[in-house]
Amino acid sequence: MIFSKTTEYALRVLTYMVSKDKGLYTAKYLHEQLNIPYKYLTKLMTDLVKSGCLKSIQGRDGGFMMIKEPDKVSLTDIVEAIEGINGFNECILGLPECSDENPCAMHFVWEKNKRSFINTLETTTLAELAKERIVRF
Amino acid sequence: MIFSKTTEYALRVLTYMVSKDKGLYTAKYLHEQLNIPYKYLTKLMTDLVKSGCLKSIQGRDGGFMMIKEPDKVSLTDIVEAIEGINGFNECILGLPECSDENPCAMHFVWEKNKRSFINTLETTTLAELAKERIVRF
DNA sequence: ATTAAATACTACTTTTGCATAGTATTTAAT
DNA sequence: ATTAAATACTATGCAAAAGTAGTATTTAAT
Repeated sequence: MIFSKTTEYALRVLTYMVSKDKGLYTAKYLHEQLNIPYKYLTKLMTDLVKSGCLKSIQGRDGGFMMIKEPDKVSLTDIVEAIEGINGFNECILGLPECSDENPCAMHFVWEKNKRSFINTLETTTLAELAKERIVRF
Repeated sequence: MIFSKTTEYALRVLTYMVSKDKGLYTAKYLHEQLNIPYKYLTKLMTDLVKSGCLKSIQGRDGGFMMIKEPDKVSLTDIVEAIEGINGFNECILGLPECSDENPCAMHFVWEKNKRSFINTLETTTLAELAKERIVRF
């Protein structure tokens, strides 16, 4: 598994919200649509609110809505908000120090993959995901 | 983190053994060289023995030695033996079914990265890692 | 005002990966 | 035979991630 389960949930929720464009979504509704455990989801949603791309509306008829423009939210932003992006930048063998000058055995072999992976996360926005021919969430 | 810590350990042990070419290595020695917890390492080593690229010699003056040719052991083999390769092949959003015909929102965005990642693991062998100008383990 | 439906908060439980500890077994050297 | 040094096995502890439960708070509708 590349991302943590929680990050997977976050990505699914946000791509869903952006591609539907329904304005306000309740946790109950998202839970039903996406099969994410309800209680776990509500906690995740408040975390996402704190990260700034959503806002919550409390009380009856409340819910969650996007406040950032979808083309301003990169996958890095989301991953960073949940599990942090650091783990993907670190040495693939887990060495504390690893660089071109001071490489581990896999450093140069892995470098190209790492760059393209990070690059994908940085350059892909929610808006682009919403343009894909998405069949399933 | 891409690989589990255990997989990181396995990769470090095997690249170390191959690049030194010392024949027989005790768990104690590897533990000292690589700073991997001794007891955890011994368990890992017996798992690697079961996977077939190492053999163990029990008793006094025993240890572990490679039995497969380094150029016949791909990174996939190692990852597969420890944590399985499946997690890297699965849907990046964690959906049970996800394919070109039935894609998740990130399917096509992720596809290229996934292929090149898996390809690197499949085509890179221990022999190639040993040829790198390795400074550290 | 009361109620119902929503989010927010706090605490607990379960599962998993990582690590440690102790013991058993094997085998070469003496 | 005994000892020492190695691997093999089994059980336990620990911490983080994932999931569950209950309660508090907010707010629109009535």
